[in-house]
Amino acid sequence: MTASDILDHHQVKKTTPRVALIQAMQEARVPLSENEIKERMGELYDRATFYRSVQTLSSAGIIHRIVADNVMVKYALNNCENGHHHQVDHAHFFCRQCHHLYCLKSIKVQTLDLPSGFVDEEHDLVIRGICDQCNSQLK
Amino acid sequence: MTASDILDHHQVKKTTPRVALIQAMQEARVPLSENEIKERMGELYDRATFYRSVQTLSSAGIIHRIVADNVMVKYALNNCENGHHHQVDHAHFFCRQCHHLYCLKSIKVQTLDLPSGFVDEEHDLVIRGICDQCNSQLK
DNA sequence: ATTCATTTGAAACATTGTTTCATTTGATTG
DNA sequence: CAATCAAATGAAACAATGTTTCAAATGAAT
Ligand SMILES: [Mn+2]
Ligand SMILES: [Mn+2]
Ligand SMILES: [Zn+2]
Ligand SMILES: [Zn+2]
Repeated sequence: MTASDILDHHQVKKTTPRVALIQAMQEARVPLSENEIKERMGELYDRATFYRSVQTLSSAGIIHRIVADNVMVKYALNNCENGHHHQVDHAHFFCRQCHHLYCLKSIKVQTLDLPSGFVDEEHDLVIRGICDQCNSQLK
Repeated sequence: MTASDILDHHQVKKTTPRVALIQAMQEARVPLSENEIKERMGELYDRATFYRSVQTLSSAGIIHRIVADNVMVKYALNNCENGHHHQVDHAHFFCRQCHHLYCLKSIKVQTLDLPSGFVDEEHDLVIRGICDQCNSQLK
């Protein structure tokens, strides 16, 4: 599906920055940080527009946020036909050295039975540390 | 145990800001944000010292960080005799309205079997949304 | 083509976190 | 109890992330 189709399908107004944002994420196939998206968007990137877009696209169910740590959020498409995310049903590993966010599909997030009155809008099971590649380079 | 005893026990140098930080957390009995700690420390608080202290005390195993979301980290004592945390073996709920961080002791974090080469330094299972109290006030 | 609500982009602002470096402090030794 | 000195502190400048405001641009619908 093209970025344009996705916006149509979710009934979200089709604008140049939104199309460019979705395309950047489609080409990457892994969760991207704001900065990684900025590099891919080039002059189509604007900070304020970016934050408004991720808000709009998250609400529409087109993308989701993954809070990698307190100073880095990554963004990924939902239901990406690249075989990436459906929703966030798996854990993520954030490497503090290389800042890559790994999808750990083998670690599933259990069903979360919240006390009544609590509403889950977003959740993450995030593990932070050093990844295998960075570990082997340290030797 | 007094703050002073805890520092001795972990062989961490006893300084005025560190003692004040630990005391603030002991009195609170719930995970606190930097700002909540700042209020409790009064004039003993300094930004740079605070960040260095949480780094030192985390490494020593006296406290731990919980990444509530991308713009809020909460801090809690380990093995607090108040009956609070042992380690982070349970999920947390962060209310986006009132910014309270709830310990969900009923939701245990499963054992995390990482692929070889990956090292877990810190992990969080965090659910973000609206808490029961804020929900009932909205009606 | 015209309309008009929505969206954009620039700028100023707020908050969180880091770095630098001169000064202070607290554990140790005599 | 001094004297010592590595470790820690605090002030300031800096960097990164995220929000708000508002005039100008734009895109969906008529
Ligand atoms: Mn994933
Ligand atoms: Mn807890
Ligand atoms: Zn890595
Ligand atoms: Zn609440």
